Amino acid sequence: MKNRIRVLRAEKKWTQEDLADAIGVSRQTINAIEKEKFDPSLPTAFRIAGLFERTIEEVFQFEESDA
Amino acid sequence: MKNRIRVLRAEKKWTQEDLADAIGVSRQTINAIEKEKFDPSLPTAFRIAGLFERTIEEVFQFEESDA
DNA sequence: TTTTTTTGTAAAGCTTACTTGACATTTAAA
DNA sequence: TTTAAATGTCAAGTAAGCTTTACAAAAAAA
Repeated sequence: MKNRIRVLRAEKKWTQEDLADAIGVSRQTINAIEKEKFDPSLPTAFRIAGLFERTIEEVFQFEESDA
Repeated sequence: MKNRIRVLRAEKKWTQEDLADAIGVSRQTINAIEKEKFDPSLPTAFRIAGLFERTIEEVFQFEESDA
């Protein structure tokens, strides 16, 4: 699973912590998702997409090689 | 999190097991997701939506009351 | 109605999403 | 260049997604 969080976050000039606080997860979680260490849960994905006013598909790109 | 899996599955006349096999999860997992006992992971949500040729937003409806 | 298929559900176990806390490294600001 | 802010990462713990096995209940087919 790829994602465009880092780019979208930069556009808004938000820190990882800003984003984390806005959606109610830890800063480490945002860092891990951005660095693609693991995939977010579906609710977390919805919250991230919602905050950026994008669809999930615009933020996350599924690849068949995903777990 | 609400979802329209049961309806979409009925349209295709697939059993829970058909769907489970098609996306590579257990029948119990499909049953639990349909009955909203838990949310699917993001990869599982992508696979379900993809199989029905719908966006994630068309299949799953996020509600702020979600965990 | 009897049989078969489908769905519902539970327990125990494994994996992964996510947490807090801590500390090192990189980047930006003073 | 010194300081502060932002990012990267690790360890240990909790919670949730998902598995297999098993069996009961409901629905559909014979």
